[in-house]
Amino acid sequence: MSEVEPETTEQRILDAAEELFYGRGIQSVGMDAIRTASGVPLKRLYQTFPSKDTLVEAYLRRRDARWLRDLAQYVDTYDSPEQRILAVFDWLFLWFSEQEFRGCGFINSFGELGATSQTVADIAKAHKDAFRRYLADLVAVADAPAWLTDQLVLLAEGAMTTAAISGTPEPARHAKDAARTLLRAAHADVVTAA
Amino acid sequence: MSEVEPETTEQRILDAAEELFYGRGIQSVGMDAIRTASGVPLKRLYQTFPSKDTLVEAYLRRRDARWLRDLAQYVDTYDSPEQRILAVFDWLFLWFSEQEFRGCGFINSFGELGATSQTVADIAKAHKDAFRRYLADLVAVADAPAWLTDQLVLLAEGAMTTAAISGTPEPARHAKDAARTLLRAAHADVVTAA
DNA sequence: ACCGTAGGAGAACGACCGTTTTCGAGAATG
DNA sequence: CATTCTCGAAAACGGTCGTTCTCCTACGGT
Repeated sequence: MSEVEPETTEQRILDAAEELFYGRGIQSVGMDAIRTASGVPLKRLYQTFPSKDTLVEAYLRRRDARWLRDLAQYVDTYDSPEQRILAVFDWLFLWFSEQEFRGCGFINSFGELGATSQTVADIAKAHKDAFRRYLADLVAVADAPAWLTDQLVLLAEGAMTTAAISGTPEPARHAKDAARTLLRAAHADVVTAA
Repeated sequence: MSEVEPETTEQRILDAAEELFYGRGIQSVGMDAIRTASGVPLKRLYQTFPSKDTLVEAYLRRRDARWLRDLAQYVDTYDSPEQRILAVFDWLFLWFSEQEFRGCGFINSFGELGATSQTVADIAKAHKDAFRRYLADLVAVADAPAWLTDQLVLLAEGAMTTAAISGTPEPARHAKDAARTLLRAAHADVVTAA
C-alpha cells in the first residue's frame, strides 16, 4: 500500500544515470558509479539495460522528451503569440539559474560522442530539430516570417553554451532582448511586404 | 639543408593531437593513437609533453590563439566598421564549410571535461572571453552600444553549435542576417538617445 | 523441515589506457 | 675495433571500465 519508493527500478536507474551523465559527462561515468548512485545491483542494471550504450540512449531520449515538455508547459502560461515567443527565453533563464545547470545535455553529448556514435549524433540532431519545429510553430502563430525561426534558434543555442561556459544565466536576458528586436523587425517586414 | 620535414617534433605532435582531439573528442583518443598519427615514439612524446593533460592543455591553447588570429586576419580584409562586424559571420560560414568541421573545439571540450578538469574549463572560458572582447572592439569602432556585443556573441555561438549538429554551414547565413538587423536597431538606438 | 529458486553483493575477466621500462640496433668516440 | 651513448620499437605495469560469473543468503511451496 504505502509505497515508500514509488519509483520503478528503471526510473531509479535513469534518474541516477541522468544526474551523473549530465553532470560529469558520459565517458567519465562508469557503470559502477550508476550502480552506487541508483542502489540497483549490477545484475538488475544489466537486465534492465543490456549495455551502457542502451542506457545512454534511454537517458538522452527521456531527457529530450522532458525538456521539451517542460518548455511547452511554461510557454503555455502565456497567451499572446509574442509573449509566448519571449517566454521561451524566460524559461531558459530559469533553467540556466538551476544549481546543476551544465549546458545543453545534447550539445555536450554530441561534442563528446557525436563523432564516435552515430546513435548519439542522431538523437542530438532529432532533439534540435524538435526544438526548431516548436519555435517554428510559435513563430507561425505570431504571424512572423519563417526566417525568424532560424534566428531565434541561434539565440537560444548561443545562450545555452554561453551560459554554461560563463556560469551565469545572463545570456538568457540578452537573448530575450535580441529576440524582441528581431520580432519587431520581422513584423515590420511582414507589414512592408503587405 | 633541404629539410624534408620542416616541422619540429612538438609541432608534429600537436598537429596530430589537434586533428584527433578535435575530430574524435579528447577521451576517445589514446596516447597510442597520437603516437601512430604523429610518428613520434612514445618516449619522445612523453619527453615533450610529460602527461596527456599537458598535451591537451597545449592543444587547446594553440587552437585558441590560431582561431582568433585567423578570424582577425579575415576581418582585416574589410574596412568599414559595419562590414567588419558582418565579416565575422562570413568567416564562420567558411569555417563551417570545412570538411573536418566538428563544432567549436572549446564548447566540445567543455562539455566533455569541463566538470572534471578545472584547467579545461578555464581555458574554454578564457577563449570565449577573448572572442567576446574581440567583438566588443568591433562594436565599439562601429559606434554601436555595448549591448550589441552580447547579442552578437549569442548569434555566433548559436551558429557554431547549430552548424555542428545539423551538419550544414547555413546557420552562419542566418546569424549574419540577424546581426544585420540587430546592428541597424543598435544604430537607431544610438540616434534616438542622441 | 527441506529443497529449489531468485536475487543481491561483489569477485572475476578481458580489454584498453596512461605511463614507464626494457631491449637492441646503430652512431659517435677513442 | 671496442666502448659508450642515443634513441626508437614495443613489452610491461598498474589501474579502470564494461560485462559476466560465482557464491551466498533468504524465502516460498509442500
